[in-house]
Amino acid sequence: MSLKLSNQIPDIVIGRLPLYLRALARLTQEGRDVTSSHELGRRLGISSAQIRKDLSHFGGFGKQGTGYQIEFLTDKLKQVLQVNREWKVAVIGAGNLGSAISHYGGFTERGFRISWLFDTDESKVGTQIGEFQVFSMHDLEEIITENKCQIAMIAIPAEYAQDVTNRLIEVGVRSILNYAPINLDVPEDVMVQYIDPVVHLQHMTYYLRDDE
Amino acid sequence: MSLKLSNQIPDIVIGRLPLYLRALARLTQEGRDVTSSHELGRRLGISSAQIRKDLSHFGGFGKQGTGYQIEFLTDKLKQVLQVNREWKVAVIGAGNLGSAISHYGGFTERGFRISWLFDTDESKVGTQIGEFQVFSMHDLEEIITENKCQIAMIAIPAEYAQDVTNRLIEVGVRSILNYAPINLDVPEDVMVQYIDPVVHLQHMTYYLRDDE
DNA sequence: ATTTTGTTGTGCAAACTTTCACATGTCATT
DNA sequence: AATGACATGTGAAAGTTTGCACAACAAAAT
Repeated sequence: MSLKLSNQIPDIVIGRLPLYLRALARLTQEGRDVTSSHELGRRLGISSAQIRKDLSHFGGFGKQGTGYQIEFLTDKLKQVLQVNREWKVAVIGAGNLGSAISHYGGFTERGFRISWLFDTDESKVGTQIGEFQVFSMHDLEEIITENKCQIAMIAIPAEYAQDVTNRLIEVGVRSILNYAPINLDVPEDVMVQYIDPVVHLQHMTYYLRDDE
Repeated sequence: MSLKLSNQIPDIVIGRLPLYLRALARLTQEGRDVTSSHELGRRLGISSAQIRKDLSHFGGFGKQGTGYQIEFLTDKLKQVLQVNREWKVAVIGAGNLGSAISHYGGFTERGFRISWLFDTDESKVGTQIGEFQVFSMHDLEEIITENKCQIAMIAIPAEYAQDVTNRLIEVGVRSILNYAPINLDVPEDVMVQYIDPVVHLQHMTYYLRDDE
């Protein structure tokens, strides 16, 4: 069987696939050809059974007795996640964060190209940040629409995030990665993911107890 | 009842508390005094029942018929998460990312102070980035140990991340926020959280299908 | 006073997720 | 050829998480 996508696969499973892909990339880099659910599990801190069950949702990618061909599995997972192509991404906000994102070289080899960097600060507009020219927020709608861009990253202060989100959705953006520390209100067919380092830190401090 | 911490609370519950705290901060900013599980739920995209159940793990923070006093609930959650104090944090890597992190002003009001910025590049050592002096990686152990620093953020290339992690753990770090796109191997009593924007993007592209 | 509306905290049921355990298959070695 | 070591894929069991529904309570309106 090969690449079954029908009947609803749990979102929690989808969320783990990028981690598998990341581990597989690492193995490839190490010059390996074949791996097993046990090895992947050990590296990711996940049980081997879970990895096998996750992958089985999409058909049989492995070979009993042998394991998984790394290149083959990588291709299949990229196909499932639709990252066997290049998605153009708009970054909103050319401050420290937007600038750091733009300089990060790790996007292209994993399916994404930062294509536009927007800012309200007209003194920045037209200047170069990394490889990117900064565009004016006035041109947001036109550029996003014309290029059918569906993915955006929000790297501006929390207070402006909802307004910008509304504008993005209006012109067809359907996936938003939000770095602003605020929950966004979006329609059902738009997906938002959040990156807030403080949320992770606060989660961890719970366990920094000396007692018990 | 007030602040029950005994018998194991699910980690998934702990992980939501920072989100509640973030929503409560927003409400405070809007000048509100009281809120309800329904309002919080609406804002966070979580059911009201779940919020009530989560909070009930720590005792009764609300008042039947009335709701939750925002200031009171905020204090209690900060207490539970131990962020009613200031944690000193070391940032490893003074590149674009480490630099952006250091410039971000949102840490202190939520319980964290970036206190040291380390880099191997000796030409950066001693210079100022934002409010911070850059320290040499040679002094890592001494500084972390002397200051009993328990939290670090890793903002260096994947290939060096495991080695640095080992060094950090050796001198007492117990919470690591890893920005490098690689899984870290750590002992049971050390907690790692990951920030990898590409993982989020790849998760979302799965749903960017036109068909079905 | 009584009614109405709105809220929390919680026992229980439902839904979801993970793990177990094993039939089935592969391959290297004897 | 037969054996042993090691994998996958999966049905069933176990474990975890979420949602329902309601008693108990609060406050405002009638």
